[in-house]
Amino acid sequence: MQPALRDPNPPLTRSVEDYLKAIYHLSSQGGFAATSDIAAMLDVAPPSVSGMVKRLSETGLIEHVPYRGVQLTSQGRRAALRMIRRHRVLELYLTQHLGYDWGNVHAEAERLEHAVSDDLIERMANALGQPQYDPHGDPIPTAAGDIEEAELVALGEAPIGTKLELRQVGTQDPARLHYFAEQGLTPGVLLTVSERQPFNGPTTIALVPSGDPRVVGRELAQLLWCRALGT
Amino acid sequence: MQPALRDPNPPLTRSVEDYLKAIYHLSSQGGFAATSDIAAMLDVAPPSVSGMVKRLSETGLIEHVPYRGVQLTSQGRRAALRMIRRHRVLELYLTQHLGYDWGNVHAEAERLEHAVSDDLIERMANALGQPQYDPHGDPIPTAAGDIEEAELVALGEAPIGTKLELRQVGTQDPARLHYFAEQGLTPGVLLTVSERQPFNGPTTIALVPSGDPRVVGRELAQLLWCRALGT
DNA sequence: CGTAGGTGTTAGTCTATACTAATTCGAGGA
DNA sequence: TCCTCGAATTAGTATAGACTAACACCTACG
Repeated sequence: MQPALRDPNPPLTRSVEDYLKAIYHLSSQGGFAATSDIAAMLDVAPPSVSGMVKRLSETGLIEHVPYRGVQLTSQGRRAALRMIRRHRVLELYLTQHLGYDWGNVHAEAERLEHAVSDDLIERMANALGQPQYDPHGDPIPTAAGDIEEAELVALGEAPIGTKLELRQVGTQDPARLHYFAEQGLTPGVLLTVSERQPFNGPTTIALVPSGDPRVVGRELAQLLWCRALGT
Repeated sequence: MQPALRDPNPPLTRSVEDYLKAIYHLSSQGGFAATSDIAAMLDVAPPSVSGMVKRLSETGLIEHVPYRGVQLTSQGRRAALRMIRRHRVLELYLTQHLGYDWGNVHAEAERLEHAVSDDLIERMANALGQPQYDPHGDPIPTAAGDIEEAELVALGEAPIGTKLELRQVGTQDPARLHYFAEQGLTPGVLLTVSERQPFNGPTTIALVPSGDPRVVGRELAQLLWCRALGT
């Protein structure tokens, strides 16, 4: 009997998948994800990140420029988008079919995304009618790995008077999500900015077509991402 | 800052949960589960079992008698039944709500049972109407940890002429499960034994009320567990 | 009643992932 | 231009869980 050979293409472990997702999110804007930011996002110590970064670049999932940061390779990006599809399909399924509210799905999906099969995800996606967005309005990558890149503007920066569609709610914090839901601020809602206080004050908006007003503080207004629909 | 204390009551890891389930199944008949049987069931080497057995008895989940085997403590039994509830609720949910067939649910449930929350399992159980049996007819433990102990007889041993209800199908092998399903032999079906060949030959049965006959080979007849319903 | 063969356990090693402590790098202010 | 300080990396260690090889225990058979 030969000594057992190592599987040359092992399934990704839980941790690896988490690192790839974190790097995807951190490098989606600027080019490189910093070690310390990855550490903060995953709640591990920076040396743990250095160690994992070494392993991931050896397997070709990321590109590492020492003291600068890391970027996903196309293979790493594909793996990250697969996890993001799983996460978002799970979140939507749990809210639509099992009565979860959008403030509580995140933790559950976070654990399940590592355990489900691709088959199960596709069955859930079919049961949901191949949805494009998760409960927070984030786009769901396709099974092929394509993701919509939307042109969105934060409510706190949006021009006054323009008609807007609320598209994404950029937080997973249950308390904030409950608050937004109470205020009727969920993806798909139409609104216009009627007034904005200077010096980082709150933004006042009106829902469309009802005209109901809402006042949204500066910090929260930065979490609500909108698509401009013209005047 | 104090040196970080170890969590005195850590969540069970994937492996620990698998060991407890295996020990539960192996010791449900006789008193002790043997090291080598546990190793075979989990597909690990015997010394791995010895190592885990030491850890599990230190944490009070099992009782170990060296060279004899192991038994669950009441705490270990509770943990095992919790996993079995998860597994069986998941299997039923996947078949009822996501179109899985009973031959393919096992592997999926095996992975998910370690990742789901108690909350999710209870939501699934509610969506299913607090079911008592999984797709194979195995009883689902309650959330409180009680499990039905049924008086069942294998079809190969059942008396001739008595009315029987097929209650459990004792295999997870997809090929056999497909075959049983084709033959209409699923939990809940009523039947009687019309004839049995001597010397370990096949059993001939008639479905009730249709009277359709089936011939079931010796080995398969040992997998079909029935409840006697009187004459 | 003693031993052979199998089952169980111990000893020692490996990998993945984490940690702390110590060290090195590099960019921005004096 | 040089130095300093925060960020990143290396060094060394720990833990869970697996493995192989070697040793110990039991029992059933001759």
